[in-house]
Amino acid sequence: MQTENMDMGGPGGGQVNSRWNPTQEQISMLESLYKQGIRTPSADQIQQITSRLKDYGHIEGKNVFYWFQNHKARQRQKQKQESLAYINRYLHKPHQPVFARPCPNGVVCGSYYLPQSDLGFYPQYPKVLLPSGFKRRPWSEKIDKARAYAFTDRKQQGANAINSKCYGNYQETLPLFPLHPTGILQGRAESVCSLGSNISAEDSIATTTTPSSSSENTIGI
Amino acid sequence: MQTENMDMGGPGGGQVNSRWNPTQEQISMLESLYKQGIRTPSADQIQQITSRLKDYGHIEGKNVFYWFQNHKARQRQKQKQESLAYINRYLHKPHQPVFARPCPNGVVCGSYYLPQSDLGFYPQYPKVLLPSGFKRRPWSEKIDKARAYAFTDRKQQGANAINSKCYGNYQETLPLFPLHPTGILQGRAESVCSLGSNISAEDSIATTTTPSSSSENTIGI
DNA sequence: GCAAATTAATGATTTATTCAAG
DNA sequence: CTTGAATAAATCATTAATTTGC
Repeated sequence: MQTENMDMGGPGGGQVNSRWNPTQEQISMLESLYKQGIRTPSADQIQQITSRLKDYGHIEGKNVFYWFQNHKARQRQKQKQESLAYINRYLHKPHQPVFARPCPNGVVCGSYYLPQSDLGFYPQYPKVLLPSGFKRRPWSEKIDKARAYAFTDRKQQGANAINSKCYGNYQETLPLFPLHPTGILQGRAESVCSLGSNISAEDSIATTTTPSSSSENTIGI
Repeated sequence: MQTENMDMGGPGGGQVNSRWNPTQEQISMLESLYKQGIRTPSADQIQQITSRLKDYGHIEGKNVFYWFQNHKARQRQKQKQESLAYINRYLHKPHQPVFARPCPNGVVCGSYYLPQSDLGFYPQYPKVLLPSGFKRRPWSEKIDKARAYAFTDRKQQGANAINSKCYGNYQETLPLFPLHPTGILQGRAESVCSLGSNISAEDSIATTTTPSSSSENTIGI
């Protein structure tokens, strides 16, 4: 497609590119993770993902963060449209024996939404998503407040360290991603907790070109 | 107000607090900056502000970021309400010669909005803000793409370093805040460029309690 | 074929809502 | 009830596809 996604990480060249242009591999992997149920990765997760994807081209945490934001949102709106079309098609072709059997469970057919732990695994796709906006998950617990979000940048200084709160609920860090490079899709699992641990601090202090130009503009208070 | 805003930075105590509780001084300063026209501080600005405010109590970049977000939004909605009330009061007192002169330019009268450079100085408050949502500034230039935003956290590793892009346009870092503690309001200025520089890396590596528990969950791709 | 002109995708920001601590 | 925090929705802006005239 395009040449090779020349980035600005190179030593000599000035910063030329503007926005991240993911490689096909990166996209595939991100989609894979998405399919696995990841929607709003935590800060840690973003770090990990970023590290991994760095093997396939330039990428930053904020890119991962944005990707999930956008993908989730656009997936949602796509589905919304589909549902809408479906409904319309249905309404225009009346007299369809609407007798859809009373729904195996007790839930009302249509307009339901799964609690979607959002940070965990999804039961997988569907989830009809009706036209208008409905309430979202009831914020069941306090689940990892230190959300990814936040990513993006930080120019100078690595000074922050958001207390990884985790208000004493659940584990220290949620169990996640039992999947491995083998590509074997495993089904659901409520708390598989695979303590694999193979992050291998890769981008440890890769803060390239920290020009320490911290003295530039001043704030007057 | 409250005891002393006990934070989790202390050596012994575990992380107890939940949300930032700004001191009166911090609030005053933030409001001061807001009055000076700051609305969406850049990453650098947030860093600077944070550093300054740290003298008056615990605070993080994300707190500053959120504060401006919220303050801006709530200021806006407050004004919206006021404008609405104003308009309503007007509509209920009809026969008001609505003949607003045909507008000097060719634009339609009403529903105007100031370009508001947003990252620079504001002409100061008002700016009627009509009830419904209207278009916003035309993104006149490319101004500092690496927006503040982003703040919040980053748990472990200081690995990122957002290339402070600035696509070759303008200066390296935009000239900002020529204001000094004196409080002298100066008018507009397109590029004042006050190279004051007195950040004094304060929170350099204050990343307390980095448990390096980086090995916990793994990502399977 | 190919380069300018359009259009479609999608990365990056900003704004609006919502949740919940105090 | 105020407001810090977090997420979703709406936009903006840039890059890739695709089309069009030559």
